[in-house]
Amino acid sequence: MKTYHHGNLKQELISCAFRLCEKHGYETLSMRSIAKESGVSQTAPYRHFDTKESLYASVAMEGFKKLSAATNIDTSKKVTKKDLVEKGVNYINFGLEHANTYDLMFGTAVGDFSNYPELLDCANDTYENMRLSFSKLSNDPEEVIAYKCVTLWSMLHGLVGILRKVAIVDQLDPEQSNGPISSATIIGGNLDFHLDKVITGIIQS
Amino acid sequence: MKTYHHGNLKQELISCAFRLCEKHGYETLSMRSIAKESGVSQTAPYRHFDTKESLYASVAMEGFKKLSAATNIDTSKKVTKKDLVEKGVNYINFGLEHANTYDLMFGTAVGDFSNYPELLDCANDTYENMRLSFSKLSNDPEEVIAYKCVTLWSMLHGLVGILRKVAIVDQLDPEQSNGPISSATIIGGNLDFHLDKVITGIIQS
DNA sequence: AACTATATGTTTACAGTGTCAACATTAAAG
DNA sequence: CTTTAATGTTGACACTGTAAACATATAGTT
Repeated sequence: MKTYHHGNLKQELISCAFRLCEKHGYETLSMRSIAKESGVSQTAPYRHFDTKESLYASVAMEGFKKLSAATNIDTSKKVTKKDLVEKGVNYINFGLEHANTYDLMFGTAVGDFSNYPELLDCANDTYENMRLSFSKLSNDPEEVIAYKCVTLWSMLHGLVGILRKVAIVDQLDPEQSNGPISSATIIGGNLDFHLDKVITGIIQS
Repeated sequence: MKTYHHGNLKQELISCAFRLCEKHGYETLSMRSIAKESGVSQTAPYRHFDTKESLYASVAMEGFKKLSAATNIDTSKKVTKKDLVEKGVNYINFGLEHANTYDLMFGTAVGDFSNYPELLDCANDTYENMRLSFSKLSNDPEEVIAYKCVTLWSMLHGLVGILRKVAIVDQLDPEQSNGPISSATIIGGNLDFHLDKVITGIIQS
């Protein structure tokens, strides 16, 4: 039974766009292709999204929710350094496994988050949890915690970017000095080691 | 005197694209607009660039040259921590002042650098200089140096990204606990302090 | 239950895009 | 001086974001 009104088009468009983005990258997305994939006319999406950017914003939000789910630490319990390392690893893995979505979330596709308050909230959640985690971990004053958060997040964010960009990374493994190794090796094997070192440094700073 | 053959079109296209990119961001660039701006027909650029991506690659290369110029350390002399901090500050400033170009260089506009060997070389130069600097600074074995480079570059790259993305950053300044400060304040005032701390940590790691 | 307003769809249209093919002109090589 | 290769132009195609005009279904009011 085919109804004129779809009933749940907005959600369908978002998850459709999300799927296509994950698979082929957000740059290949088009309003029309998403509409077609969802089985509606090519301008139907404009009843739910003013512009392509606002669709991007919704997809990015989806991404931030998943990122939060993968990285948020339970701050109701005691927080340990191990938690931070573990979630840090999760962060990197998210960035690499959902590379296309990650690009959408942190790239220029959505110009200014403050135009999309819900998206901004989702993005801030990740930071807020990090802040809480650090504050559970030590008695640092607020500004120091902010400093540590920025340092850690920069580190994680930067690592995702660098890991994907340059061949350098094939030399990261300190155990293995002869011949370059692949990023895959790092990711699978030595990432925890690396992050443990980095996070220890940040905590002590 | 207007000649049929431009004589230096390729360079003109690149610098024209560079200018437009700096001002309005690479996403707004079009082959046709660049052609028009350069005063040639709309498909003339295709005699010099197979695809839009390959024009992007040339512009990105221009960016990496400027980045290198701003951040490379003179490794023929003694290298100090101060050098690293200073060049680190320059890196961040480059990322913020040439934000649009930086996006082009490190975003998804050019999919795979290895398709553009010259670009790859330019990008690697930055890393190579960093590597040399660290090796002048200490006697660490090669793998440890690689580790430090990746850590530092990730930090810098990540900081550029985060500084631009989130409001969080307005809390970075550890001197100023009451009320948020603007990223501009950080950039102008406290960035050296921040980087000094971070780089000290990396060197000692 | 009937009438209206609103939300949600479709069709059509426009200007702009990347890029290809066919053709024109000039510079370089023999 | 002739041929060839490099570099330009014109015209075309399929695709894009999105606005306007129109159609239909749903929700709200009487």
